[in-house]
Amino acid sequence: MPLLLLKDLPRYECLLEGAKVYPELDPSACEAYLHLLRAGDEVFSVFERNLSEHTISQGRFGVLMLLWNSVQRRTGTGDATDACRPAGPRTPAELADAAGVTRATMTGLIDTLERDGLVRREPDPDDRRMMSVRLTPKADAFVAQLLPAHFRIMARLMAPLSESERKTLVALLTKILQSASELTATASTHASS
Amino acid sequence: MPLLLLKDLPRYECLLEGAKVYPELDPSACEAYLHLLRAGDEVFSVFERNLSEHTISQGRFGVLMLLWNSVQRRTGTGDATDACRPAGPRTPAELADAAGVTRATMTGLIDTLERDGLVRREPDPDDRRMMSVRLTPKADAFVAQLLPAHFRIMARLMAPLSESERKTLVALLTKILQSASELTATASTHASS
DNA sequence: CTTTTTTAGTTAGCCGCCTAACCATCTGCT
DNA sequence: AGCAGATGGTTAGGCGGCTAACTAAAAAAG
Repeated sequence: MPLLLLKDLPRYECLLEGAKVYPELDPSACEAYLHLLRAGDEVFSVFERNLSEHTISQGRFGVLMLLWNSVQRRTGTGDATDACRPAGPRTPAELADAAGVTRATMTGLIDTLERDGLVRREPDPDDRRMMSVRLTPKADAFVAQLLPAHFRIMARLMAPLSESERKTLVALLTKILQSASELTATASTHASS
Repeated sequence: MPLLLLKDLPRYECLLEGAKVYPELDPSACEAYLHLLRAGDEVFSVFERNLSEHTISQGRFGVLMLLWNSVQRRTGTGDATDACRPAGPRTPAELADAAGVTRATMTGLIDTLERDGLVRREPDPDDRRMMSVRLTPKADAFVAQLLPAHFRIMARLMAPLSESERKTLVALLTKILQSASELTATASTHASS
């Protein structure tokens, strides 16, 4: 989600000035919006940089994580993890849905993952339209080796926030998320009417 | 910044489980991280959907906004807006810098904007390496027509948050932003050593 | 004044995202 | 049984990111 995220966010006075010209401009809303996009992008790029050192992109990493979750569930980690989620995505369609991309995109991601030997496509014996995507042992090792650094970065990023600040942040973001999905819903309703 | 933003964020208990296997996993940090990316992406896509109705992308819109800002500064809006920022970006290099993309990317964006008649490239008379990018009148009208809806969406997105919640959110995001740029800085220091 | 280095912009080629169109297969309705 | 529609996956083509390599011009070094 790059761009539009001006390196230097406008000063609040400028937003106030803008509100005089555009009565629709709500300065505090705009400020929050700009900061949210900017922070999201910055955090995203921190992780992307880390992943790129291991020659993998966020997108492919996301797919590996989804599949890896499925494996965890099936084999069991020895703990009582199993109660957490019902089933893991297996087919390209499920993966696309879980990752929030189109099937066409998922085809491309699986293509490159398969080319790099991290994933295998296997035909479904019951439904010949379907494929089953599996991690290779190479991918297992890869993910297991990558995760600790990933978690360390998260911890360092959030280090300046106390536990209660983190809770507050999550609560505020959840509100925004809700409001965004309502906007999406009404938009699609309008489109269908 | 799409993907990795699993549609359904993991429950907190799952993160606690994960922390047993991976001691590096800080559950509250991970939760905040996931929510931040998720919310940022969702908000981003709300705006992108709106812009796409007017056949323009976030990237191109960002460029228009940067140029439009320059114009505002030069002509003056009649208000005392001028004190806000010193100068506006004009050349592709300045635009790329302000938008946080590479020059190559900016070349592409300007290409399509020029093709759509929203922007003109003019050679700099003093330095023959440089180009000056200007908005066309068509672009002026386009932006002026687009902005109110843009601002309305911001307001609706942030509606569930009170003024003080917005301030809190901005403060928290600023902390994260700072911590992210420190991480970036140390990473590049390591690389250069 | 020539040579080297720096800087502005573009080009070429990869990746991941999209939409739209396309087979193949399965399912449901007569 | 047979056909229409739904569903799973891929392909084709476009866009917007990126890096790396290149050209032209200006600035710096000698």
